[in-house]
Amino acid sequence: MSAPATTSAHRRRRAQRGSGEQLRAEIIAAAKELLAHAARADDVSIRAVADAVGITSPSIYLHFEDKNALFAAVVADVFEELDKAMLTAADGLTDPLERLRAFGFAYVKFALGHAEHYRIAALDPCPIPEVDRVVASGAFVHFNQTVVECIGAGIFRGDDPLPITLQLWSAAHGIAALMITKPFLPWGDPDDMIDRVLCSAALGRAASDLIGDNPQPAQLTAWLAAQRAAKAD
Amino acid sequence: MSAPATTSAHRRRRAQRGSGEQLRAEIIAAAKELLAHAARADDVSIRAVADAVGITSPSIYLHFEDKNALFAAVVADVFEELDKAMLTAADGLTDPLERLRAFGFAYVKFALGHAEHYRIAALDPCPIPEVDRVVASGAFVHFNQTVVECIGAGIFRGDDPLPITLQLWSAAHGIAALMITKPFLPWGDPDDMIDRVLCSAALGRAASDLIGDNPQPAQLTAWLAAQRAAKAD
DNA sequence: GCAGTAAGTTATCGTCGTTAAGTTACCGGC
DNA sequence: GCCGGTAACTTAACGACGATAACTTACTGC
Repeated sequence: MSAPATTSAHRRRRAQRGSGEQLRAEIIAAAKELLAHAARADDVSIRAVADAVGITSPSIYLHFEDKNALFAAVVADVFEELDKAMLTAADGLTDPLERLRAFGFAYVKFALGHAEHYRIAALDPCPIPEVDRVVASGAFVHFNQTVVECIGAGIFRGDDPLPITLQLWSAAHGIAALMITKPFLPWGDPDDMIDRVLCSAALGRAASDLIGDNPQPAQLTAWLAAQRAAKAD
Repeated sequence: MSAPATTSAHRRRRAQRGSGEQLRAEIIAAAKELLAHAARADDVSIRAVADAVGITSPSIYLHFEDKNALFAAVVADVFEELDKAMLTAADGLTDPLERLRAFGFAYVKFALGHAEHYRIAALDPCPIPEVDRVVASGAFVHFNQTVVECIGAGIFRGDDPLPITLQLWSAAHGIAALMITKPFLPWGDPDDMIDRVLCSAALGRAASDLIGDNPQPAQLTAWLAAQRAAKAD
């Protein structure tokens, strides 16, 4: 919040001997702030970040290997925020499906609120296959844990939660990514759309499990017809 | 296919008087080729494209306003291919749901096969809100038309196909984007996963329409329990 | 107070997108 | 047949970028 933005800030006092870590945190904060107001990620340069902090650009490289590493650190920081937001959103909810919906909704809303950060984290090419990082992230863990609960409650079927989690995650990611990248499309009420997508995704998977193992269109059509007939009675 | 890749190609003969358009097409083709083999879009420089064609970099600007315009032209070109691929995939299919599935599957497969092109088109920030371009694109039109057919067949409910199309499109986009950006995740058999996601999305929306207007978790849980009970009999 | 080193800076490299100014070769008109 | 006009390029160069190497400063332990 103390971001001096464009022009060069006050010349900083050299940091204390042991506390190089402090500047590292300041750099991350400045980069995060600049990214939040940037249309695209490459619009924020190493030089601009250094300027905002009040140091020269090569100093960045004392704390980060390169630009990717800096942005990765920012993303890690943002994802901790996301983790908290999701936990808050699902706080007090006990029904597994309610929790799943709360998690998903919080996830998408957070992504929309941190569009440029989310873009770097989830839309830009991954420099290094950091499987562990993704799968160990709070968001993924929360989703997966809740899917396990849903399986326990009989909502989903199967012994492996992972494919289900991936499927639901892709639904959340899809609506988030599309709304971020194509905000001008006729989304109607965004919250309503998000909710529909998420509830539909969960219901789709649950109903799919109900009908059979990955039922095909013909089966779906028949099943839907039967449902409508049953309802008409 | 005649791409000279890295080193400067044969010096081209100057084009005929009236035919500046020919070079334009060659530039697009070269950029498309280079993008196809690039890990990231900025790895393809204006200079590299010029080099591949056998001209100097400023010559590009005689045919395109800037780099964005060039890449936009490439994307437009690729999307025509996508259009054809989708039409081919659904050729001969009459059942609306079968067609929807074929369109969706072709869409995602094409995206995975043209990852870097798809990234530029659908993942990178939109320079200009080109609503019309997107909504008028073949892919969107095909989806929307088939949704109309599905409504006619009673599979979906409602008088406006647009929200349904957007919802289904976001599902296709979600799985495509995630598989492109995080290919190292445990996707299992990709084709199977794609099919599950697409069928689930369609079924989710259909079942959702069946139960009520955007039914909430409590309703869903109750409905699912009733279904399981009915099936057990 | 002095060596050692953490924490920065200055200077510089090569690449990029892009622009300005110059050059070459075709083509219609006389 | 040659000549002005201009389409189609090239050469040269600018400013910004990410990154590296070499230098300087100032704190700390002994």
